[in-house]
Amino acid sequence: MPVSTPTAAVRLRAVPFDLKETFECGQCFRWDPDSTGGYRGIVGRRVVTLRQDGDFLMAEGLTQPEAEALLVPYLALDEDYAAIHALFRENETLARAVDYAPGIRVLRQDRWEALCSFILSQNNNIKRIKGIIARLCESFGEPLGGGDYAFPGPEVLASLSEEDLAPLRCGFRARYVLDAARKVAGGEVDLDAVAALPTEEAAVALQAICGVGIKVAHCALLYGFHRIECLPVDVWMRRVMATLYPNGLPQELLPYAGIAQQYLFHYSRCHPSLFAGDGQPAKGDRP
DNA sequence: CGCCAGGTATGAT
DNA sequence: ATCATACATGGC
Repeated sequence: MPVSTPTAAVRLRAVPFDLKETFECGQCFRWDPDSTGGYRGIVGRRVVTLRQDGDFLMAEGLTQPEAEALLVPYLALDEDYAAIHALFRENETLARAVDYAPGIRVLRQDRWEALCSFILSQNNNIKRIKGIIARLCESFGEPLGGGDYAFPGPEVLASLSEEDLAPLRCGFRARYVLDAARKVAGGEVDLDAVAALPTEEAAVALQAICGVGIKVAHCALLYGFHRIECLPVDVWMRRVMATLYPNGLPQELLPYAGIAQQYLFHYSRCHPSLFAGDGQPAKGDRP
């Protein structure tokens, strides 16, 4: 009998952690619930199904050593969320957001996938972003079997035309994706070099790509480079900041602003009425 | 129908 | 430097 059979239990201790909260809080676009309470997604070239069992995550599709090597960093299981929660709970507002979804963890996603995904996210909604990314992977990603596909690399997309991307129905963002792919594949924007830069210089470097402004740059850095001090400000976070933090986040939270943002973003999206009248004019408001 | 969505590039003050 | 507008697409 082999030490590890395909059905052997592959377990990872994960506390605090919640699959739904982590995969449906708006940070990633390629995880979906299956029919048995688990979540199925793609990590790199691996198709993974995760189930929660108390303090443990059960992983299908990987051996125990593979799960340790791949999922511990990806799921940020090496990060001390108990300490982060303790810090966050000292702030009354943030405490409410943490208590609402304490199982959120900010993932360490692939750099290029995060960059490309958040280019596609601009002026768009999460449901449609997921559809566009699914079509992108099906159309141009490497088949992984079982109807799953890897996220296409920049070198694959770099040789395509806007017409080639038409079936994605990503609208004006097609041009931006191609510019990103060409600059990354060509080395004009070197993601390894970006990873070595101080955070604000890294953001400036990413903004050399057409379609990458400060918000997309911060999302790429937070989710793809795990720069957890990055605070992406979108329409939801603009309302949160205006309503709850008119003077900005407290200093002691700044090193973890990106993680704080994730709890606040999710909380605000699930309680839209709390932020309806924020005083800050929305995009379409008339004076 | 009009408004909105994890914004940004562009051109006018 | 700051500000308004266009931009594709689809859900509501």
